[in-house]
Amino acid sequence: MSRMTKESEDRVVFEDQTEFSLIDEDDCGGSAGGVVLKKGPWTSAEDAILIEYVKKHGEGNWNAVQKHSGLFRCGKSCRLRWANHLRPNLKKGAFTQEEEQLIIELHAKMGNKWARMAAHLPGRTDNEIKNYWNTRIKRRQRAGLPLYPPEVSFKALQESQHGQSISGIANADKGHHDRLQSNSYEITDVMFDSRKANQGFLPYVPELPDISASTMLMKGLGSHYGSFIPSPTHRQKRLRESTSLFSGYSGSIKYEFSFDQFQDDASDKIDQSFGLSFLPDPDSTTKNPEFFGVTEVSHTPPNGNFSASKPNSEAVKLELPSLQYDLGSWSTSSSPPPLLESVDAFIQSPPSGTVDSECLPPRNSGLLDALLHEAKTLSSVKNHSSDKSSNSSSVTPGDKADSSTLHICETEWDDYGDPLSPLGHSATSFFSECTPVSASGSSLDEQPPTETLHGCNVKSEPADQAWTLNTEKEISAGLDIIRPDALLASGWLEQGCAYVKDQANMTDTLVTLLGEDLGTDYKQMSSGISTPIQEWGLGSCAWNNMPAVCQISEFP
DNA sequence: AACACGATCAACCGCTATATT
DNA sequence: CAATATAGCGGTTGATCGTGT
Repeated sequence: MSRMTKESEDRVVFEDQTEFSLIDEDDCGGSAGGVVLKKGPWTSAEDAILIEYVKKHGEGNWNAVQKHSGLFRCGKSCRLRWANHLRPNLKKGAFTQEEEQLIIELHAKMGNKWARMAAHLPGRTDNEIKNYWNTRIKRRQRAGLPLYPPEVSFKALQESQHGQSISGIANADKGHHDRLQSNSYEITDVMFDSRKANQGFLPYVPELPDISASTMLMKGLGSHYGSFIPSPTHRQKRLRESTSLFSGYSGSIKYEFSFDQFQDDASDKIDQSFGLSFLPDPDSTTKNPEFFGVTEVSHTPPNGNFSASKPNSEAVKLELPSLQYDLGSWSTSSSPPPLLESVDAFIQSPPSGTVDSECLPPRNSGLLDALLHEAKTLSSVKNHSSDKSSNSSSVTPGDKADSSTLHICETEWDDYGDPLSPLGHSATSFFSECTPVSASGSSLDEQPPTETLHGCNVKSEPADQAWTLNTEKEISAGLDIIRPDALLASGWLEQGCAYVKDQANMTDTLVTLLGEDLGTDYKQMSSGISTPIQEWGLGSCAWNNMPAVCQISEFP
């Protein structure tokens, strides 16, 4: 059978129009008064009928199509057919480079808002964009590449901030914006602080369901997290199902898994972030009674650090969020970063001039070319950085490590072992890389924990696909990516800053933290085939798709 | 040439939001 | 205000095509 696109374009009339089975339309208005509605590919004859109908009656009222035109299709199907294939000014063919770039940028800002994205791409349909993106995701995930170029994320963030200013939230956000401009390392803070600044400013308060790490532990890191951040295609649905949002306090840290969504009404642009925030417990002496409980909504302390207690579909929906790369991580690159540069290389490893020059992708290459190039770049960068790893203590002047208040330790986990599984990191390797036990001597354990946490800005900027421990960046930056698992690994969940040197200690620590019952569960979990951490995300790519903002603010 | 596999695309399904009654 | 209808959105599926073995 000819493909419908060709068929549609060539106006080839199907001769086997009867081959399609006739099925009762349950969802599309049932059998429409006994009339059996047709499913499946559209024929040219049907297209003609629909076109004629729209000419006469205009778009809309799709359920009337069947009545007036005799077309045995449900309204839904008609609308879809018209919107995706028949309406005028539809652009056919492959996406142009510009369109691809725009899609990436839009997705960074909007997430899976295909229809909104389509509005920015004249002649393109949401379905097209969606298909394109899903294909892209598959490719990149397979290649172990992140989804977004960092500059795209940065741009999205900037535009978001700009939009917020425009739409009247300028005052609340001014501080962030300033910081954004003055200190790229504060990018994640922007996201984080936006929430705080927007407290009580509901229309712009990101609806932030909170998830406490403890809750996730209680629920079983693996299964729960798995459902929480499932594969990209399931996220929304699962999040809808997962109405349990989490927050909690441990010691003096409030753990919150947050899904931020900033909407700019004026520009209709959304900036979303999905973050893990660690807020200071406003009352560190009082444990949240629901610390280990599953809460239906976030339980924000009375003093009200942004409440997400109002369920909001948009907030609950988790889409591929904008990444909030710590652009400082790539501060060695030229600024501003070249838009089409192989951004993934940045994520995988800090660029070197050599690598940069070698890996500039052909500007007009298509998606596949770009992918191949990026993969190549990645490979090149890996080699490059591994060469440097032994000499990773060098800190270039002007590196962000200069920041006195922000200790950044960038950690990326790479798919050393399994190129097809960017997150195929074993928990063991994860811990060995992320806990302050590092042969390189550059890891956190050389920094006093209090110092690490000092300044209260522990930011997590998981890139998205591959997580490579980049010793160089780690050294130079001091501290950066701290995901909840990393926090767990480092023992920050317990007693504030106690460091755990190995996984066994971590388990014990968590057992202590979680208490007898939960601890036992956790221990059993962790002694299983996979560790909770592994199940939590590293083994399922969950983290990879979850740009997180993780902060510990004002750690006492 | 046959087969397997991945990519692509069109269409459907389920759900939600909005409008209407 | 509730019930119903409609439109729209996002996720998923299945058919087809192209390519490699």
